[in-house]
Amino acid sequence: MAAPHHTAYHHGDLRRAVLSAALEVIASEGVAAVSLRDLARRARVSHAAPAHHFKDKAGLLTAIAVEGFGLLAAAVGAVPADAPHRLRELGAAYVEFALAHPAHFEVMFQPRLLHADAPELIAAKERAYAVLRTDVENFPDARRTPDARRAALSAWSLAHGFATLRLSGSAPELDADPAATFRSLVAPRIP
Amino acid sequence: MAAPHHTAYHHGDLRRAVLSAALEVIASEGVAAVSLRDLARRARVSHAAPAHHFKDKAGLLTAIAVEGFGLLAAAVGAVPADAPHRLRELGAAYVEFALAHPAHFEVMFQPRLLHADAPELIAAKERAYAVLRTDVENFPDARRTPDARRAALSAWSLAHGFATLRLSGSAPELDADPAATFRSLVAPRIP
DNA sequence: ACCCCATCTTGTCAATGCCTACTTTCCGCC
DNA sequence: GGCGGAAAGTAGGCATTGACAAGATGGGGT
Repeated sequence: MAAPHHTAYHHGDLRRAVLSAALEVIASEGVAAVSLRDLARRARVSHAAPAHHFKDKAGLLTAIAVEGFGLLAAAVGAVPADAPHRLRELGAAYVEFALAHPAHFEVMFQPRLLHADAPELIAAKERAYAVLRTDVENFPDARRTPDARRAALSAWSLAHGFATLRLSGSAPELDADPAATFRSLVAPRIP
Repeated sequence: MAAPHHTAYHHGDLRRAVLSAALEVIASEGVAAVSLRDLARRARVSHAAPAHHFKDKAGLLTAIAVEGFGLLAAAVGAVPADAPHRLRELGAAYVEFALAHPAHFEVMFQPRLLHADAPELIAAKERAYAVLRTDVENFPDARRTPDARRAALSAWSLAHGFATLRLSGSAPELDADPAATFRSLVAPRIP
């Protein structure tokens, strides 16, 4: 069942098991419902075992956030560099990521639950933002737009806000595909 | 100090005191750091006293959310009905509210921490959204825009996302006034 | 063969949320 | 005016939790 050395005493891949269980709990009941002891019970392991893989409860959530930023980097990285509406497609990918991985997303933007100064977290965040950052700097028509950073922040805010509102159940479901809804939000000018 | 009947035994306005203390804690350390017993200590009251005003921990947070939606309704209600860029100004008011009342805002959009089916909460939410709703229905140039709901959702997403990113410390501080930054985000077309 | 050390267990402690039972104070009502 | 109930607050207890310390287990490298 697990890669390295599974015995009655050693679980084999407890780290992954705890992470997966945590993601299930977060997705169905929210971060607040996460309990290290409960996760240990789900993995059929003693109550202190998880602490050996993630120091802390914050450590566990930090690991999830790191994984999340990795997934996000992969998602935005998959958008073709020469896509017609690049920034718009990046936003769509962002929204799709958030709705596909709600548990990761929920944790990623709550720094107060995390070890916000953990090097792996900062690195993972940086890797994810690097795509967007270089995109902004090498902006195709940076001259036409007064400030490329504002266009990027605008797209990010729109994608982030839409995803957040959808996940909290606040925004209505206009289309079958949320990413399609997002794309339709970019076009209209707000009076 | 308090309105009704303050004695050594009766606090006077424990409800308000607990709410205020909770808002301080949330603003500085986040919802996760809220403890009913700690709030009781801050109000110099026995540990079970708060429960008489708010049933639950979720009840306390629900009360905060209700208050928050009330403040939001007031904020968006203050935007003049004939403002030039109405929807844009509503968004600016939304952003200003979120940054002025971060603790309320943090709780309002986390339904899983609340008694989401509490009538007062639903009513308060409805009152706040009523402004925007009627705004969308009586849209000035509803004919020019393919779908007024999309423009509204777009503005809401942009405002909500920008506020959220700012509050989580993710978005950079481009201008001195966040509302000004927001207004500048509405204008640029995303390529 | 042996030792090191990552992994997991057991036991403990303070803090918390919630419950029940009890006390004190207030307010309306006769 | 006082009386009775409801509101407001107190006291104690219980199960759960996060964190910590100390010990048990077993595999891998030398």
